[in-house]
Amino acid sequence: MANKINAINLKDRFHKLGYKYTEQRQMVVDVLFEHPVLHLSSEDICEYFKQKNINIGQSTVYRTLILLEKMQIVRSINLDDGFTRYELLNHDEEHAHHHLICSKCGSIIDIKKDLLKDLEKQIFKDYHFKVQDHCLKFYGECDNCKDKN
Amino acid sequence: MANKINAINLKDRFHKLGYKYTEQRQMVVDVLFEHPVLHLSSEDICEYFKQKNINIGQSTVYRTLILLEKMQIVRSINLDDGFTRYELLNHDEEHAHHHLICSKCGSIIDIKKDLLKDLEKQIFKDYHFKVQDHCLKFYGECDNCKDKN
DNA sequence: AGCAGTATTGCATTTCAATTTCATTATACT
DNA sequence: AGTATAATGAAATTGAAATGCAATACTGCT
Repeated sequence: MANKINAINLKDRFHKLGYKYTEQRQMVVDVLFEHPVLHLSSEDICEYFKQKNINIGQSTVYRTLILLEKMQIVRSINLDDGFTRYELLNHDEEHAHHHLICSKCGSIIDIKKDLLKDLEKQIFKDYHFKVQDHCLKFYGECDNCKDKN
Repeated sequence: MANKINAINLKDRFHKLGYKYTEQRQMVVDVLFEHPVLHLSSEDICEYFKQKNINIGQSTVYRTLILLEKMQIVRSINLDDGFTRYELLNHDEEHAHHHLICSKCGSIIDIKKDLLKDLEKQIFKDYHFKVQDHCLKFYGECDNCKDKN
């Protein structure tokens, strides 16, 4: 777990890359850590701060998320709702994990296990295309919604 | 091939659904049929008309694409370039096909074969999630770009 | 500790794809 | 052909994302 990101070594990481670990950046990171299951958008985070009467400009939140992505602390994902969403990058995972998106209730289920390794080998064989990352989403009906019919 | 969409039965399809088969809609469909390999955006199509001195409003193109999607003639896809792109829906394919996206040159390769059937069965077993459709993109280096190093 | 240089912040503004409005025009059915 | 209805397109609007810039805060240096 040497690679694990946490609040303890984040400051160092910022400094090593020449960035300042400001209060605002810290707070954005904190929100992400406090809600590891959610897939927060920039707007969500702004709204969260507003409700807690914390004053951080929306452009700061935007720029922080972009910075965090560059630092490989978060990954941006598109869950087809018109917002760029972010999730903490787990360094145990080599690639992006997958998402199940329920068409009925909109709930998102993360699949942490990489299910595509074999496919990527096959794609290299068939297309000589060297896969570096992937994005896999499944749309359908979740367990809860299935019962409601 | 009873299901195959073509210019011959398109008019009927519009009429059966209560839509008018206008010249503009016809031309949008024609552009899509003429470029089955490309993944045209609304803007691409508008640009194409402009270059041919064909006058069709951008909102008409937008609305036509949305209508064609509703009619299951096209599918909208997101290739992460900020544009909604469209491709003809092949009714031989049960699900969306996959895309290889080269990070170097931006070229897009379609994979028509459904590689996810087994995974979807497994997802139903593990998560009780009934997959209806999917979206799979691979990012990496295409055959051409690999040689250039 | 105080200073200087630089990075960051946040308000306001801009960008741009996408969508909507509404008066005009075209289509399909009788 | 006439009529009801749908479609068109120019222009305006929306909303997420990005940017400019003056004010502010942070860090390293003395």
